[in-house]
Amino acid sequence: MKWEEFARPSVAVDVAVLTVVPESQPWLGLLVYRRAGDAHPGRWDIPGGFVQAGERLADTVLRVLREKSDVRGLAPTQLHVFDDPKRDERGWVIAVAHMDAVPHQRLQAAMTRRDDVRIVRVQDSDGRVRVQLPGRFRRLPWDHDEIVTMAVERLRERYARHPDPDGLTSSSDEGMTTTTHAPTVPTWDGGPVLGDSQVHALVAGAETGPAFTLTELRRVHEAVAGRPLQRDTFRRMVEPHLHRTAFTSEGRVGRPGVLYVRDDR
Amino acid sequence: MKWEEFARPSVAVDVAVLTVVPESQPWLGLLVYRRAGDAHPGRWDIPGGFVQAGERLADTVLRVLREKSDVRGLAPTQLHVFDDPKRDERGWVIAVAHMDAVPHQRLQAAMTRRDDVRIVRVQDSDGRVRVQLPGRFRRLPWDHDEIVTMAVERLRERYARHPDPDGLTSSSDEGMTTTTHAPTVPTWDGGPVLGDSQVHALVAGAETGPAFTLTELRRVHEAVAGRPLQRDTFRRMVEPHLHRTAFTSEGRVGRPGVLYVRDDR
DNA sequence: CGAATAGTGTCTCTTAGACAATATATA
DNA sequence: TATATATTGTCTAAGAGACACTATTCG
Repeated sequence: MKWEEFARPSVAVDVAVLTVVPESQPWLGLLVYRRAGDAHPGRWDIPGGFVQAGERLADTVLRVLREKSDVRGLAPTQLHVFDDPKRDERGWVIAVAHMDAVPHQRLQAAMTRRDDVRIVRVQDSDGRVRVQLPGRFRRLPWDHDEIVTMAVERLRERYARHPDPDGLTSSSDEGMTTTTHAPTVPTWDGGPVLGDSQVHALVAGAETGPAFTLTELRRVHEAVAGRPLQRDTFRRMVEPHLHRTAFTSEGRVGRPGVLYVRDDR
Repeated sequence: MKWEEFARPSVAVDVAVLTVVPESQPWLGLLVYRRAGDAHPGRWDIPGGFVQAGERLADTVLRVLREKSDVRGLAPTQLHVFDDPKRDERGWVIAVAHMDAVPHQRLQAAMTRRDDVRIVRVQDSDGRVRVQLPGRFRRLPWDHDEIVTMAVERLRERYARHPDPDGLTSSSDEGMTTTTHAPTVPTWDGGPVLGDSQVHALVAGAETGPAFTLTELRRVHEAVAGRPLQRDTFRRMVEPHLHRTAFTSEGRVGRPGVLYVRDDR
Protein backbone atom coordinates (compact mmCIF):
# COMPACT_ATOMS: atom_id res chain seq x y z
CA MET A 1 0.00 0.00 0.00
CA LYS A 2 1.47 3.28 -1.03
CA TRP A 3 1.35 6.14 1.36
CA GLU A 4 -0.94 8.25 -0.82
CA GLU A 5 -3.63 5.63 -0.52
CA PHE A 6 -4.15 5.83 3.20
CA ALA A 7 -7.50 7.08 4.37
CA ARG A 8 -7.29 10.72 5.40
CA PRO A 9 -9.20 12.38 8.21
CA SER A 10 -10.57 15.88 7.96
CA VAL A 11 -8.34 18.21 9.96
CA ALA A 12 -9.91 21.10 11.82
CA VAL A 13 -8.75 23.77 14.25
CA ASP A 14 -10.56 25.21 17.26
CA VAL A 15 -9.37 28.32 19.03
CA ALA A 16 -9.97 29.73 22.48
CA VAL A 17 -9.34 33.47 22.24
CA LEU A 18 -8.67 34.85 25.71
CA THR A 19 -8.54 38.50 26.72
CA VAL A 20 -8.65 40.69 29.80
CA VAL A 21 -11.62 43.06 29.79
CA PRO A 22 -10.40 46.37 31.23
CA GLU A 23 -13.07 47.40 33.70
CA SER A 24 -12.28 48.85 37.11
CA GLN A 25 -12.02 45.24 38.17
CA PRO A 26 -10.58 43.62 35.04
CA TRP A 27 -11.77 40.11 34.22
CA LEU A 28 -10.72 37.22 32.04
CA GLY A 29 -12.84 36.89 28.91
CA LEU A 30 -13.37 34.28 26.21
CA LEU A 31 -14.48 35.04 22.66
CA VAL A 32 -17.58 33.11 21.59
CA TYR A 33 -19.88 33.32 18.59
CA ARG A 34 -23.35 31.99 17.86
CA ARG A 35 -23.27 28.96 15.60
CA ALA A 36 -25.35 28.97 12.44
CA GLY A 37 -25.86 26.31 9.82
CA ASP A 38 -24.67 22.77 10.17
CA ALA A 39 -24.35 21.50 13.72
CA HIS A 40 -25.69 22.88 17.00
CA PRO A 41 -27.23 25.97 15.35
CA GLY A 42 -27.90 28.78 17.79
CA ARG A 43 -25.45 27.56 20.40
CA TRP A 44 -22.54 29.70 21.54
CA ASP A 45 -19.18 28.18 20.69
CA ILE A 46 -15.53 29.01 20.18
CA PRO A 47 -14.49 29.52 16.56
CA GLY A 48 -13.26 26.56 14.55
CA GLY A 49 -12.99 25.32 10.99
CA PHE A 50 -11.27 23.10 8.52
CA VAL A 51 -7.74 23.37 7.19
CA GLN A 52 -7.45 24.24 3.53
CA ALA A 53 -4.93 22.80 1.10
CA GLY A 54 -1.43 24.13 1.65
CA GLU A 55 -2.40 26.12 4.72
CA ARG A 56 -0.50 26.20 8.01
CA LEU A 57 -2.58 25.55 11.10
CA ALA A 58 -1.88 28.97 12.62
CA ASP A 59 -3.09 30.58 9.40
CA THR A 60 -6.20 28.46 9.48
CA VAL A 61 -6.86 29.73 12.98
CA LEU A 62 -6.46 33.36 11.92
CA ARG A 63 -8.67 32.87 8.87
CA VAL A 64 -11.37 31.13 10.90
CA LEU A 65 -11.27 33.95 13.43
CA ARG A 66 -11.86 36.48 10.69
CA GLU A 67 -14.63 34.48 9.07
CA LYS A 68 -16.57 33.51 12.16
CA SER A 69 -16.04 36.48 14.40
CA ASP A 70 -14.60 39.33 12.34
CA VAL A 71 -11.57 39.31 14.64
CA ARG A 72 -7.94 39.60 13.64
CA GLY A 73 -6.05 37.30 15.97
CA LEU A 74 -2.38 37.44 16.75
CA ALA A 75 -0.23 34.39 17.40
CA PRO A 76 -2.13 31.14 17.96
CA THR A 77 -0.45 28.51 20.11
CA GLN A 78 -1.10 24.79 19.79
CA LEU A 79 -2.61 23.14 22.82
CA HIS A 80 -3.62 19.57 22.01
CA VAL A 81 -4.87 17.27 19.29
CA PHE A 82 -8.32 15.81 19.87
CA ASP A 83 -8.35 12.60 17.94
CA ASP A 84 -11.25 10.45 19.10
CA PRO A 85 -12.66 9.14 15.79
CA LYS A 86 -16.16 9.40 17.24
CA ARG A 87 -15.88 12.87 18.75
CA ASP A 88 -17.72 14.46 15.85
CA GLU A 89 -20.92 12.77 14.72
CA ARG A 90 -20.44 14.14 11.21
CA GLY A 91 -17.42 12.01 10.43
CA TRP A 92 -13.74 11.42 11.07
CA VAL A 93 -12.41 14.80 12.19
CA ILE A 94 -9.14 15.44 13.96
CA ALA A 95 -9.14 18.79 15.73
CA VAL A 96 -6.06 20.73 16.74
CA ALA A 97 -6.97 22.97 19.67
CA HIS A 98 -5.31 26.39 19.86
CA MET A 99 -5.30 29.38 22.11
CA ASP A 100 -4.65 33.02 21.30
CA ALA A 101 -4.28 35.87 23.79
CA VAL A 102 -5.57 39.08 22.22
CA PRO A 103 -5.79 42.56 23.78
CA HIS A 104 -9.39 43.63 24.35
CA GLN A 105 -8.90 46.65 22.15
CA ARG A 106 -8.46 44.46 19.06
CA LEU A 107 -11.73 42.67 19.79
CA GLN A 108 -13.95 45.66 20.44
CA ALA A 109 -14.57 46.62 16.84
CA ALA A 110 -15.96 43.20 16.02
CA MET A 111 -18.09 43.26 19.15
CA THR A 112 -19.88 46.45 18.13
CA ARG A 113 -20.32 45.39 14.50
CA ARG A 114 -21.80 42.01 15.19
CA ASP A 115 -24.44 40.73 17.52
CA ASP A 116 -23.44 37.08 17.20
CA VAL A 117 -20.00 37.64 18.74
CA ARG A 118 -19.50 38.14 22.48
CA ILE A 119 -16.89 38.05 25.17
CA VAL A 120 -18.01 35.97 28.11
CA ARG A 121 -16.62 35.71 31.59
CA VAL A 122 -14.30 32.87 32.52
CA GLN A 123 -14.44 31.90 36.18
CA ASP A 124 -13.15 29.25 38.51
CA SER A 125 -15.73 27.40 40.54
CA ASP A 126 -14.52 24.59 42.77
CA GLY A 127 -11.29 24.13 40.90
CA ARG A 128 -12.84 24.02 37.44
CA VAL A 129 -12.79 26.62 34.73
CA ARG A 130 -16.36 27.69 33.91
CA VAL A 131 -17.67 29.87 31.11
CA GLN A 132 -20.70 32.13 31.67
CA LEU A 133 -22.52 31.74 28.38
CA PRO A 134 -25.60 33.75 27.42
CA GLY A 135 -28.76 31.69 27.00
CA ARG A 136 -29.72 28.42 28.59
CA PHE A 137 -26.65 26.31 27.80
CA ARG A 138 -24.00 26.21 30.49
CA ARG A 139 -21.39 24.36 28.46
CA LEU A 140 -19.80 24.64 25.07
CA PRO A 141 -20.61 21.97 22.48
CA TRP A 142 -18.43 18.86 22.01
CA ASP A 143 -15.21 18.85 24.00
CA HIS A 144 -14.74 22.60 23.71
CA ASP A 145 -14.98 23.24 27.45
CA GLU A 146 -11.83 21.17 27.76
CA ILE A 147 -10.07 23.37 25.23
CA VAL A 148 -10.93 26.46 27.23
CA THR A 149 -9.60 24.83 30.38
CA MET A 150 -6.32 24.03 28.65
CA ALA A 151 -6.11 27.55 27.25
CA VAL A 152 -6.62 29.15 30.65
CA GLU A 153 -4.05 26.87 32.25
CA ARG A 154 -1.53 27.70 29.55
CA LEU A 155 -2.14 31.42 29.92
CA ARG A 156 -1.77 31.19 33.69
CA GLU A 157 1.55 29.41 33.35
CA ARG A 158 2.78 32.11 31.03
CA TYR A 159 1.63 34.92 33.30
CA ALA A 160 3.09 33.29 36.40
CA ARG A 161 6.54 33.60 34.87
CA HIS A 162 6.57 36.94 33.07
CA PRO A 163 4.87 40.32 33.38
CA ASP A 164 2.02 40.51 30.88
CA PRO A 165 3.81 38.51 28.16
CA ASP A 166 0.86 38.92 25.81
CA GLY A 167 0.31 42.63 26.28
CA LEU A 168 -3.20 42.32 27.65
CA THR A 169 -2.73 45.44 29.77
CA SER A 170 -4.69 48.25 28.17
CA SER A 171 -5.02 51.62 29.78
CA SER A 172 -7.25 54.33 28.32
CA ASP A 173 -10.51 52.55 28.96
CA GLU A 174 -13.55 52.95 31.15
CA GLY A 175 -12.67 52.56 34.77
CA MET A 176 -8.96 52.64 34.16
CA THR A 177 -8.32 56.29 33.37
CA THR A 178 -4.60 56.82 33.54
CA THR A 179 -3.53 60.30 32.66
CA THR A 180 0.05 61.24 33.22
CA HIS A 181 2.03 63.73 35.15
CA ALA A 182 5.50 64.86 34.15
CA PRO A 183 7.91 65.44 36.99
CA THR A 184 9.52 68.80 37.51
CA VAL A 185 12.78 66.99 38.17
CA PRO A 186 13.59 63.53 36.78
CA THR A 187 13.85 60.88 39.47
CA TRP A 188 17.19 59.50 38.43
CA ASP A 189 20.46 61.45 38.47
CA GLY A 190 21.74 62.62 35.17
CA GLY A 191 18.88 61.04 33.31
CA PRO A 192 18.21 62.23 29.79
CA VAL A 193 15.77 65.07 29.38
CA LEU A 194 12.99 63.83 27.18
CA GLY A 195 11.69 65.92 24.34
CA ASP A 196 7.94 66.20 23.80
CA SER A 197 7.84 63.59 21.07
CA GLN A 198 9.67 61.09 23.22
CA VAL A 199 7.31 61.76 26.08
CA HIS A 200 4.38 61.13 23.81
CA ALA A 201 5.89 57.95 22.52
CA LEU A 202 6.43 56.64 26.00
CA VAL A 203 3.06 57.66 27.29
CA ALA A 204 0.93 56.74 24.31
CA GLY A 205 2.89 53.56 23.76
CA ALA A 206 3.77 54.21 20.15
CA GLU A 207 7.15 52.57 20.65
CA THR A 208 7.05 50.48 23.77
CA GLY A 209 3.38 49.75 24.34
CA PRO A 210 1.15 51.63 26.75
CA ALA A 211 2.54 52.83 30.05
CA PHE A 212 0.92 51.46 33.18
CA THR A 213 1.19 51.46 36.92
CA LEU A 214 2.10 48.33 38.82
CA THR A 215 -1.40 48.24 40.28
CA GLU A 216 -2.94 48.17 36.82
CA LEU A 217 -0.55 45.42 35.80
CA ARG A 218 -1.33 43.47 38.94
CA ARG A 219 -5.09 43.67 38.31
CA VAL A 220 -4.53 42.18 34.86
CA HIS A 221 -2.49 39.37 36.37
CA GLU A 222 -5.18 38.82 38.98
CA ALA A 223 -7.78 38.53 36.23
CA VAL A 224 -5.66 35.89 34.51
CA ALA A 225 -4.79 34.03 37.70
CA GLY A 226 -8.37 34.11 38.95
CA ARG A 227 -7.27 35.05 42.43
CA PRO A 228 -5.87 38.06 44.29
CA LEU A 229 -2.10 38.49 44.26
CA GLN A 230 0.13 39.93 46.97
CA ARG A 231 1.00 43.58 46.28
CA ASP A 232 4.59 43.59 47.44
CA THR A 233 5.49 40.11 46.24
CA PHE A 234 4.07 40.92 42.83
CA ARG A 235 6.10 44.09 42.61
CA ARG A 236 9.32 42.29 43.41
CA MET A 237 8.51 39.64 40.80
CA VAL A 238 7.84 41.92 37.86
CA GLU A 239 9.80 45.11 38.50
CA PRO A 240 13.16 43.71 37.28
CA HIS A 241 11.52 43.02 33.91
CA LEU A 242 10.06 46.49 33.42
CA HIS A 243 11.32 49.95 32.51
CA ARG A 244 10.45 52.60 35.04
CA THR A 245 9.51 55.91 33.41
CA ALA A 246 9.87 59.34 34.96
CA PHE A 247 6.10 59.79 34.96
CA THR A 248 3.32 59.04 37.37
CA SER A 249 -0.37 58.39 37.02
CA GLU A 250 -2.87 61.08 37.85
CA GLY A 251 -6.53 61.68 38.39
CA ARG A 252 -7.36 59.43 41.28
CA VAL A 253 -7.32 59.68 45.01
CA GLY A 254 -4.24 58.54 46.78
CA ARG A 255 -0.61 58.60 45.95
CA PRO A 256 0.01 58.39 42.20
CA GLY A 257 1.78 55.31 40.92
CA VAL A 258 4.94 55.36 38.86
CA LEU A 259 4.33 54.50 35.21
CA TYR A 260 6.24 51.61 33.68
CA VAL A 261 6.71 50.37 30.16
CA ARG A 262 7.53 46.88 29.05
CA ASP A 263 11.16 45.90 28.76
CA ASP A 264 11.16 43.12 26.23
CA ARG A 265 13.00 42.84 22.89
CA MET B 1 -18.85 24.17 0.09
CA LYS B 2 -19.78 21.33 2.33
CA TRP B 3 -17.35 20.21 4.96
CA GLU B 4 -16.77 16.80 3.44
CA GLU B 5 -15.39 18.43 0.34
CA PHE B 6 -12.40 20.12 1.92
CA ALA B 7 -9.00 18.88 0.87
CA ARG B 8 -7.55 16.53 3.43
CA PRO B 9 -3.91 16.20 4.42
CA SER B 10 -2.30 12.90 5.22
CA VAL B 11 -1.88 12.61 8.97
CA ALA B 12 1.18 10.89 10.37
CA VAL B 13 2.71 10.30 13.78
CA ASP B 14 6.35 10.29 14.80
CA VAL B 15 7.53 9.01 18.14
CA ALA B 16 10.66 9.57 20.19
CA VAL B 17 10.99 6.54 22.49
CA LEU B 18 13.25 7.44 25.41
CA THR B 19 14.76 5.07 27.90
CA VAL B 20 17.50 4.89 30.52
CA VAL B 21 20.09 2.24 29.72
CA PRO B 22 21.09 0.61 33.02
CA GLU B 23 24.86 0.44 32.97
CA SER B 24 27.03 1.27 35.95
CA GLN B 25 26.69 4.84 34.75
CA PRO B 26 23.14 4.83 33.32
CA TRP B 27 22.53 6.96 30.25
CA LEU B 28 19.60 8.40 28.36
CA GLY B 29 18.82 6.49 25.18
CA LEU B 30 16.67 7.03 22.11
CA LEU B 31 15.18 4.25 19.99
CA VAL B 32 16.10 4.50 16.30
CA TYR B 33 15.66 2.15 13.35
CA ARG B 34 17.21 2.00 9.90
CA ARG B 35 14.86 3.29 7.23
CA ALA B 36 14.12 1.10 4.26
CA GLY B 37 12.07 1.72 1.17
CA ASP B 38 10.57 5.04 0.28
CA ALA B 39 12.48 8.04 1.58
CA HIS B 40 15.98 8.36 3.05
CA PRO B 41 16.66 4.61 2.80
CA GLY B 42 19.49 3.46 5.03
CA ARG B 43 19.31 6.45 7.36
CA TRP B 44 18.63 6.04 11.05
CA ASP B 45 15.37 7.63 12.14
CA ILE B 46 12.72 7.57 14.82
CA PRO B 47 9.64 5.48 14.02
CA GLY B 48 6.69 7.10 12.31
CA GLY B 49 3.78 6.28 10.10
CA PHE B 50 0.34 7.17 8.86
CA VAL B 51 -2.91 7.11 10.78
CA GLN B 52 -5.40 4.52 9.62
CA ALA B 53 -9.14 5.03 9.39
CA GLY B 54 -10.84 5.10 12.76
CA GLU B 55 -7.60 4.87 14.67
CA ARG B 56 -6.62 7.01 17.65
CA LEU B 57 -3.24 8.69 17.40
CA ALA B 58 -1.84 6.89 20.44
CA ASP B 59 -2.82 3.58 18.87
CA THR B 60 -1.15 4.58 15.65
CA VAL B 61 2.00 5.25 17.61
CA LEU B 62 1.89 1.86 19.29
CA ARG B 63 1.21 0.08 16.00
CA VAL B 64 4.00 1.91 14.23
CA LEU B 65 6.39 1.01 17.04
CA ARG B 66 5.52 -2.65 16.62
CA GLU B 67 5.82 -2.57 12.87
CA LYS B 68 9.04 -0.61 12.54
CA SER B 69 10.94 -1.69 15.60
CA ASP B 70 9.25 -4.73 17.08
CA VAL B 71 8.74 -2.78 20.30
CA ARG B 72 5.64 -2.66 22.46
CA GLY B 73 5.36 0.91 23.69
CA LEU B 74 3.41 2.12 26.67
CA ALA B 75 1.65 5.45 26.84
CA PRO B 76 2.53 7.92 24.09
CA THR B 77 2.21 11.60 24.90
CA GLN B 78 1.52 14.28 22.31
CA LEU B 79 4.23 16.88 21.89
CA HIS B 80 3.49 19.08 18.92
CA VAL B 81 1.93 19.19 15.48
CA PHE B 82 4.32 19.85 12.63
CA ASP B 83 2.23 21.42 9.91
CA ASP B 84 4.50 23.06 7.37
CA PRO B 85 2.87 22.02 4.07
CA LYS B 86 6.32 21.71 2.49
CA ARG B 87 8.01 19.78 5.31
CA ASP B 88 7.67 16.47 3.46
CA GLU B 89 8.67 16.45 -0.19
CA ARG B 90 6.28 13.60 -0.87
CA GLY B 91 3.15 15.67 -0.32
CA TRP B 92 0.91 17.38 2.22
CA VAL B 93 1.59 15.56 5.48
CA ILE B 94 0.72 16.81 8.94
CA ALA B 95 2.77 15.03 11.60
CA VAL B 96 1.83 14.74 15.24
CA ALA B 97 5.00 14.27 17.26
CA HIS B 98 4.84 12.00 20.31
CA MET B 99 7.13 10.78 23.03
CA ASP B 100 7.02 7.56 25.01
CA ALA B 101 9.19 6.68 27.99
CA VAL B 102 9.78 2.93 28.04
CA PRO B 103 11.86 0.88 30.51
CA HIS B 104 14.97 -0.55 28.90
CA GLN B 105 13.88 -4.07 29.75
CA ARG B 106 10.92 -3.80 27.35
CA LEU B 107 13.21 -2.79 24.50
CA GLN B 108 15.92 -5.40 24.89
CA ALA B 109 14.09 -8.25 23.19
CA ALA B 110 13.65 -6.24 19.99
CA MET B 111 17.28 -5.15 20.12
CA THR B 112 18.58 -8.71 20.09
CA ARG B 113 16.11 -9.90 17.43
CA ARG B 114 16.79 -7.13 14.96
CA ASP B 115 19.90 -5.51 13.62
CA ASP B 116 18.08 -2.47 12.21
CA VAL B 117 16.91 -1.27 15.64
CA ARG B 118 19.25 0.42 18.09
CA ILE B 119 19.31 2.56 21.18
CA VAL B 120 21.57 5.55 20.75
CA ARG B 121 22.96 7.95 23.29
CA VAL B 122 21.28 11.32 23.83
CA GLN B 123 23.66 14.01 25.02
CA ASP B 124 23.73 17.73 25.65
CA SER B 125 26.44 19.68 23.90
CA ASP B 126 26.46 23.43 24.32
CA GLY B 127 22.85 23.63 25.36
CA ARG B 128 21.48 21.48 22.56
CA VAL B 129 20.25 17.93 22.62
CA ARG B 130 22.37 15.76 20.35
CA VAL B 131 21.90 12.17 19.21
CA GLN B 132 24.90 9.91 18.60
CA LEU B 133 23.80 8.01 15.52
CA PRO B 134 25.75 5.15 14.01
CA GLY B 135 27.09 5.81 10.54
CA ARG B 136 28.04 9.07 8.95
CA PHE B 137 24.91 11.12 9.52
CA ARG B 138 24.89 13.28 12.63
CA ARG B 139 21.27 14.34 12.44
CA LEU B 140 17.91 12.67 12.01
CA PRO B 141 16.04 13.26 8.75
CA TRP B 142 13.46 16.05 8.36
CA ASP B 143 12.62 17.92 11.55
CA HIS B 144 13.02 14.85 13.72
CA ASP B 145 15.91 16.26 15.76
CA GLU B 146 13.45 18.86 16.96
CA ILE B 147 11.05 16.16 18.09
CA VAL B 148 13.79 14.51 20.14
CA THR B 149 14.63 17.85 21.74
CA MET B 150 10.99 18.37 22.72
CA ALA B 151 10.76 14.82 24.04
CA VAL B 152 13.84 15.21 26.21
CA GLU B 153 12.62 18.53 27.56
CA ARG B 154 9.25 17.03 28.41
CA LEU B 155 10.85 14.06 30.14
CA ARG B 156 13.12 16.35 32.14
CA GLU B 157 10.18 18.41 33.32
CA ARG B 158 8.41 15.27 34.46
CA TYR B 159 11.48 13.93 36.27
CA ALA B 160 12.21 17.28 37.93
CA ARG B 161 8.88 17.04 39.72
CA HIS B 162 8.45 13.38 40.63
CA PRO B 163 10.67 10.40 41.41
CA ASP B 164 10.92 8.22 38.31
CA PRO B 165 7.35 8.83 37.13
CA ASP B 166 7.83 6.53 34.16
CA GLY B 167 9.44 3.63 35.99
CA LEU B 168 12.71 3.75 34.08
CA THR B 169 14.62 2.46 37.11
CA SER B 170 15.55 -1.12 36.45
CA SER B 171 17.68 -3.12 38.80
CA SER B 172 18.90 -6.64 37.97
CA ASP B 173 21.15 -5.64 35.13
CA GLU B 174 24.84 -5.54 34.37
CA GLY B 175 26.60 -3.12 36.61
CA MET B 176 23.65 -2.57 38.85
CA THR B 177 23.55 -5.78 40.86
CA THR B 178 21.23 -5.22 43.76
CA THR B 179 20.76 -8.22 45.95
CA THR B 180 18.91 -7.81 49.17
CA HIS B 181 19.49 -8.28 52.82
CA ALA B 182 16.71 -8.82 55.33
CA PRO B 183 17.17 -7.21 58.71
CA THR B 184 17.19 -9.27 61.89
CA VAL B 185 14.97 -6.64 63.46
CA PRO B 186 12.59 -4.42 61.51
CA THR B 187 13.60 -0.78 61.57
CA TRP B 188 10.26 0.59 62.64
CA ASP B 189 8.52 -0.13 65.97
CA GLY B 190 5.57 -2.42 65.83
CA GLY B 191 5.88 -2.83 62.12
CA PRO B 192 4.22 -5.83 60.53
CA VAL B 193 6.29 -8.95 60.18
CA LEU B 194 6.44 -9.83 56.52
CA GLY B 195 5.89 -13.35 55.33
CA ASP B 196 8.14 -14.82 52.69
CA SER B 197 5.73 -14.12 49.84
CA GLN B 198 5.40 -10.50 50.81
CA VAL B 199 9.13 -10.16 51.01
CA HIS B 200 9.44 -11.58 47.54
CA ALA B 201 6.75 -9.29 46.22
CA LEU B 202 8.50 -6.25 47.63
CA VAL B 203 11.93 -7.26 46.52
CA ALA B 204 11.15 -8.67 43.11
CA GLY B 205 8.64 -5.92 42.45
CA ALA B 206 5.70 -8.16 41.64
CA GLU B 207 3.33 -5.68 43.26
CA THR B 208 5.07 -2.35 43.57
CA GLY B 209 7.78 -2.41 40.95
CA PRO B 210 11.42 -3.20 41.59
CA ALA B 211 13.06 -2.07 44.80
CA PHE B 212 15.99 0.30 44.50
CA THR B 213 18.36 2.37 46.53
CA LEU B 214 18.32 6.13 46.43
CA THR B 215 21.67 6.11 44.69
CA GLU B 216 20.31 3.95 41.89
CA LEU B 217 17.30 6.22 41.56
CA ARG B 218 19.51 9.27 41.52
CA ARG B 219 21.68 7.85 38.75
CA VAL B 220 18.56 7.37 36.63
CA HIS B 221 17.52 10.95 37.29
CA GLU B 222 21.00 12.13 36.44
CA ALA B 223 20.81 10.28 33.14
CA VAL B 224 17.53 12.02 32.35
CA ALA B 225 18.67 15.43 33.54
CA GLY B 226 21.98 15.16 31.72
CA ARG B 227 23.87 16.52 34.70
CA PRO B 228 24.95 15.38 38.17
CA LEU B 229 22.49 15.94 41.00
CA GLN B 230 23.21 16.75 44.61
CA ARG B 231 23.04 13.63 46.78
CA ASP B 232 21.40 15.11 49.86
CA THR B 233 19.11 17.52 48.05
CA PHE B 234 17.92 14.72 45.81
CA ARG B 235 17.16 12.53 48.79
CA ARG B 236 15.04 15.20 50.43
CA MET B 237 13.17 15.78 47.18
CA VAL B 238 12.14 12.21 46.48
CA GLU B 239 12.03 10.44 49.83
CA PRO B 240 8.56 11.76 50.81
CA HIS B 241 7.19 10.13 47.66
CA LEU B 242 8.69 6.70 48.26
CA HIS B 243 8.05 3.73 50.52
CA ARG B 244 11.02 2.70 52.59
CA THR B 245 11.33 -1.07 52.90
CA ALA B 246 12.97 -2.95 55.73
CA PHE B 247 15.66 -4.24 53.40
CA THR B 248 19.02 -3.02 52.26
CA SER B 249 21.16 -3.61 49.22
CA GLU B 250 24.11 -5.97 49.33
CA GLY B 251 27.13 -7.06 47.41
CA ARG B 252 29.14 -3.88 47.09
CA VAL B 253 31.72 -2.10 49.15
CA GLY B 254 30.56 0.53 51.55
CA ARG B 255 27.50 0.96 53.62
CA PRO B 256 24.49 -0.71 52.02
CA GLY B 257 21.64 1.53 50.97
CA VAL B 258 18.08 1.15 52.16
CA LEU B 259 15.79 -0.25 49.49
CA TYR B 260 12.74 1.76 48.51
CA VAL B 261 9.70 1.00 46.40
CA ARG B 262 7.52 3.45 44.55
CA ASP B 263 4.63 4.96 46.42
CA ASP B 264 2.11 5.80 43.74
CA ARG B 265 -1.44 4.52 43.34
C1' DC C 1 -6.68 66.96 58.44
C1' DG C 2 -8.65 62.13 56.98
C1' DA C 3 -9.14 58.75 53.38
C1' DA C 4 -7.14 56.29 49.83
C1' DT C 5 -3.57 54.47 47.33
C1' DA C 6 1.62 53.65 46.43
C1' DG C 7 6.15 52.26 47.90
C1' DT C 8 9.31 49.84 50.86
C1' DG C 9 11.59 47.73 55.07
C1' DT C 10 11.68 43.69 57.63
C1' DC C 11 10.49 39.35 59.73
C1' DT C 12 9.51 34.51 59.15
C1' DC C 13 9.31 30.21 56.80
C1' DT C 14 10.64 27.24 53.35
C1' DT C 15 13.86 25.26 50.37
C1' DA C 16 18.04 24.50 47.58
C1' DG C 17 22.75 24.06 47.96
C1' DA C 18 26.96 23.06 50.24
C1' DC C 19 29.71 20.93 53.56
C1' DA C 20 30.81 17.86 56.99
C1' DA C 21 30.17 14.52 60.63
C1' DT C 22 28.58 9.95 61.54
C1' DA C 23 27.22 5.02 60.27
C1' DT C 24 28.01 0.56 58.20
C1' DA C 25 29.38 -2.36 54.93
C1' DT C 26 33.66 -4.91 52.15
C1' DA C 27 38.51 -6.17 51.56
C1' DT D 1 42.09 -1.29 59.97
C1' DA D 2 41.57 1.19 55.51
C1' DT D 3 38.33 2.30 52.14
C1' DA D 4 34.04 3.09 50.10
C1' DT D 5 29.50 4.22 50.29
C1' DA D 6 25.11 5.73 52.79
C1' DT D 7 22.72 8.69 55.97
C1' DT D 8 21.89 12.75 58.40
C1' DG D 9 22.77 17.35 60.79
C1' DT D 10 23.58 22.00 60.09
C1' DC D 11 24.78 26.31 58.02
C1' DT D 12 23.89 29.72 54.42
C1' DA D 13 21.59 32.13 50.77
C1' DA D 14 17.56 33.14 48.14
C1' DG D 15 12.83 33.73 47.69
C1' DA D 16 7.76 33.81 48.93
C1' DG D 17 4.52 35.43 52.01
C1' DA D 18 2.88 38.38 55.52
C1' DC D 19 2.75 42.53 58.01
C1' DA D 20 3.42 47.09 58.90
C1' DC D 21 5.33 51.54 58.47
C1' DT D 22 6.13 55.54 55.48
C1' DA D 23 4.95 58.56 51.35
C1' DT D 24 1.96 61.25 48.50
C1' DT D 25 -2.04 62.64 46.60
C1' DC D 26 -7.28 64.22 46.66
C1' DG D 27 -11.28 66.13 48.99
